[in-house]
Amino acid sequence: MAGAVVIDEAFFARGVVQVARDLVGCVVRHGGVAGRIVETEAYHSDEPASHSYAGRTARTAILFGPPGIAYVYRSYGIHALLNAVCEDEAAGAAVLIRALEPLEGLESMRARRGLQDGAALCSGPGKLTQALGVVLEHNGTSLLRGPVRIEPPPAALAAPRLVAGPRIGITKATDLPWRFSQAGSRYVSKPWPAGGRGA
DNA sequence: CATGGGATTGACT
DNA sequence: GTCAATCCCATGC
Repeated sequence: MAGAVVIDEAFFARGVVQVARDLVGCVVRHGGVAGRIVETEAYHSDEPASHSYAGRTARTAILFGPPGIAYVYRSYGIHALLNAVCEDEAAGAAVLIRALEPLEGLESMRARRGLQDGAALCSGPGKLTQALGVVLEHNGTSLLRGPVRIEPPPAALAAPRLVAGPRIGITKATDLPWRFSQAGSRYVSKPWPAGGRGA
């Protein structure tokens, strides 16, 4: 594992859980605004929590497309959530980007969010899209070429230590440990239970 | 065609 | 801790 991580279509074409793990530490950039991914979740059409579970529809067509594409959808009528499509066109798989550590363009983030506190700028899937200016119109655009891009982890930053656990905010398949985050990060959407205590 | 629910957030008690 | 906001779309009759 000596070579640098390369983010290309093959990176996203691998198993969605592996991609979810490897995306922690990568950077999401939209113009001059960027943040380091500290939390992700994996979704696959084989399990009922995924939008693609019911099969290919107008809404989920993007999920059944090529990997490396952004799937952006509206949640609870108000929030835009950002996903990266993974695996092949039959998988209906994607990684939800749940939280970022702000790196660049903090002033733009604060202006869009109407907040000052850095830890709260991107600590949730709806928050980070607002902070980055990601909107529904980015649905179907390439995460490799932009306008919204995913970049390899900065060489200056150490590889994060991962924590895995059940996904958040879903009512089905809650047993799958498909949520991944950077251990100890204060930028995650929800803190992890300490010492294996229940939430 | 009517209805219900959701991968959330923020404000309020 | 509780709860409303607000829109897309899957499901059911």
